[in-house]
Amino acid sequence: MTRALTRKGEATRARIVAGAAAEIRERGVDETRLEDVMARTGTSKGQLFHYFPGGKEELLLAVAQHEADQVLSDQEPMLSNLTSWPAWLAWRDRLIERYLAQGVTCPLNSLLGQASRRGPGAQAVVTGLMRRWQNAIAEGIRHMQSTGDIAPEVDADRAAAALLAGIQGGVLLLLSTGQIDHLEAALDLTIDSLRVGARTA
Amino acid sequence: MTRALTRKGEATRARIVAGAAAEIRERGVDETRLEDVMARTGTSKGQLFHYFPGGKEELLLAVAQHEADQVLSDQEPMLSNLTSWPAWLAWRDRLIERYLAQGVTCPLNSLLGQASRRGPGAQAVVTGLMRRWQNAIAEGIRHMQSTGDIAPEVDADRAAAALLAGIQGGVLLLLSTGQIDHLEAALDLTIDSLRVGARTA
DNA sequence: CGGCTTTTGGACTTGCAGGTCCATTTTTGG
DNA sequence: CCAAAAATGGACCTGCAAGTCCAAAAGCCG
Repeated sequence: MTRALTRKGEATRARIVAGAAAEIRERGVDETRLEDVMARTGTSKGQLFHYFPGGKEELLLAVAQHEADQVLSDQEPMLSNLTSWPAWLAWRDRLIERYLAQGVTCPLNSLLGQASRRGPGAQAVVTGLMRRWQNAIAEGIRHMQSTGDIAPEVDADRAAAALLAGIQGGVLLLLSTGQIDHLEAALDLTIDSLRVGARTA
Repeated sequence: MTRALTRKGEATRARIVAGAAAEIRERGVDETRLEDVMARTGTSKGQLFHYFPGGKEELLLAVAQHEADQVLSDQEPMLSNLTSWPAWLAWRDRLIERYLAQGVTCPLNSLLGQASRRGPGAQAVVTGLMRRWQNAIAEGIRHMQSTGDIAPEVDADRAAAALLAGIQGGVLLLLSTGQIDHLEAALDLTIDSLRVGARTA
């Protein structure tokens, strides 16, 4: 049931997902028609519904998954190596740089606010992304605690939750107002507050 | 050109905006049809286009404006009176309570991520909302600095930007994952960090 | 090679939601 | 009370985009 794709089929499917993702990044979800995807990827309607029998919804879900993975891997290897203050700054810089570069073109901007409405599948994708993201941050905090660079009283998960919220809000404000100030302020001030009272070891 | 609405007309127009706002809150923007608004508000298609010649887009803009104002007035009188730590906590509690109550039902969730795509009008509405919001917070910080409750070295605007980002991100995460933890953590930790090094006066 | 499955192309159907139009009723102002 | 303006109701039009269908081409495997 699941195995019925030849190598060529696999390639075509991937091309559709990538093309749809690009199209959505450029024009937004609700401005993207199946026809646009077909044109960009050089495919036909028959192919779209062959690889995504559930139609647009199923395609959108695949794109969301694809983009969610991208968001995290774009932060590597920094995100998984928050083991010193310079490493934290490097991660911070990467985030700023990346979002500044892509500007309004956020892969899942339209997904975030409407995840709950787009059905349980989309919700799961977003929730999973956020969970992995927050876990990586918390892991970094715990490592810094083990080296005495962050006070042991800090609740790593709670601090990670706050930092993640700051990032998401910063990006949201970048998307809506075009200013990156909020993202910078949130990152810098939150990270700074982690340094306070360090060096206890 | 602008004056051509009788009292009755004014009332009908307001009813349409309020009804559309409610419908959008419940079902989301792209799931809301003009017909739904008509049914809910007991109006006809003729009326809709009479009061909003620009069609759906113009109506949406009016709704956005309406909801943006609502967001701020819902935080009053706390937001304009951040003059003591208990006042800050009261404001914090109001935010939590409010967003917890409305859950997934955020009036402009779908607007935020797509403001730039919905045209300059929507962008202006969102930008204006955020600017007013951030200003009110910064005002509160400055007042606390004047009473010596917050250290004078703190950059009020920058801190307000970070706090606002935390709030927006917290709400976003509430909407996408259903958990209010992020909003709580962002509010509490950011406000706490403002208290550090206070009492200098 | 030869039958099978997968892949592909694209014409066609369909439903629907936004928008147009005009006839009718109500309100306004003198 | 009457004309003009505003408010209302609802039938109708139209375009579009998702989804269906099938027939033809290309690949796979004995």
